[in-house]
Amino acid sequence: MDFFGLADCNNFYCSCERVFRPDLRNKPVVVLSNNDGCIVARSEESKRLGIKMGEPYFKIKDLLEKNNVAVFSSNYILYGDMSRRVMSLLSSYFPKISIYSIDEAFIDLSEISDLGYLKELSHKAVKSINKGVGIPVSLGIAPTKTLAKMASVYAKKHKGYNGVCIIDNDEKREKALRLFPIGDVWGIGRKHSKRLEYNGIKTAWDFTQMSEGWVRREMSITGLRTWKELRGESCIADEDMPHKKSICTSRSFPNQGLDKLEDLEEAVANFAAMCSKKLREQHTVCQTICVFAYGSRFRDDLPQNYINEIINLDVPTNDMQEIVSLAVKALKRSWKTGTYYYKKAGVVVYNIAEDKVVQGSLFDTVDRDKQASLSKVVDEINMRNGLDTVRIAVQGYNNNWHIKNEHISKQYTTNIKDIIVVKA
DNA sequence: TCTGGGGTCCTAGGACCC
DNA sequence: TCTGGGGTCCTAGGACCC
Repeated sequence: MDFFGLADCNNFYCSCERVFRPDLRNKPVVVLSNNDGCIVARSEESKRLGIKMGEPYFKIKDLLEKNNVAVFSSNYILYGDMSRRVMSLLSSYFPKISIYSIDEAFIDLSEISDLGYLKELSHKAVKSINKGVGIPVSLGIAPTKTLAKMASVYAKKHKGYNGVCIIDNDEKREKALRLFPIGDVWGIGRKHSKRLEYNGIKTAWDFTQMSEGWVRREMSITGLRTWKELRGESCIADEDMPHKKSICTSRSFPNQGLDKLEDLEEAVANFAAMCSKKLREQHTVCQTICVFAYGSRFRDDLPQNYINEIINLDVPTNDMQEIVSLAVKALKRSWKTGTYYYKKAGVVVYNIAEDKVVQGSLFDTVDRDKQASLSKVVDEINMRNGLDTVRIAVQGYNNNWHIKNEHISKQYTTNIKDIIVVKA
């Protein structure tokens, strides 16, 4: 039997913060979203306090203070760096990993047939990541990805497993399915789980007992795939993600939002620059750029406007200047006079292709080679001297659009001035 | 006062063509 | 004006994920 593994970092963002703050071990920790808006990560202690995922920060500020919860703004530079370390150590044990998110990776185990050896190797990997990077990891192993994901939950929940749970026969599979709430299954979200529960389907096992036709009808092809996977038939393919199909950079703004064109312009310019950078990092170009901005859905009392401007390019690009200027022009074009508050804005680029195969336009007037070398130089300078050392004028320095992050931790791993000092 | 950000896939329906 | 079938392509929106 071929197996899949899923390695999942426990409470990843909180664990990252704890690596550099050993005093917070066994203490409740939470990490906030951008803008310090809501809770996006909780340590076990915080979960036990009843703090929910996605809960608005302002609503539970008192509860957090009363319980001495350590609060952090999200520090994606730190998390990204820690993630790279975890993944690289993981792949030294299992060469065929595919990174699924910042804190998770699937493992193709089809080349390992000796179950005893697999078990031993798994425990070694988990221990070494824990020791080497300081991040606790749970590893689930099973015949399908959906079951592996479920196994990883058991690996995390029950201390006795020491971080590794293997589902290697039907008896174990049934037991695991019977104890697993339907809403916790990978691929079953809020909407479906509500409908399923309404139909008396409470556990993953109940779901597997429904007929194939019913599942197909009620939940379409994606639901059917989950159903098959839970029954032990592997059918979620390894999309070896050549590159992303769309890239979005967006933010919400503090308080009621922005109402001045200059501020929004500056924000959009920065979002566009970030998108172009992400395109270059994955060696791709885009053919469509979308600029959007809208008001708060919680504020019916403020005048609302919705901007959604799409730009189609004749020649795909990843050039910073070009993308920034097109995005800003689009924003200006669709700007509505009068006072409207924009709570959130962003830039999306899509119709993405690899940059090698750019199809020139007959009427193209831009010197593509010159453009590419300029972008490259800018990227190199910024890499050496910090983000946005070299930038386009419209990116500005007013920062009225900038997000709130009052509780940010230091850049322990990526910035020399924040490096940990060991006292003798 | 204050409510995240970044993705993927699937389907239904409209526009258009013969 | 109404009447048809069959096909493609595009888009918006829904559902899901972390």
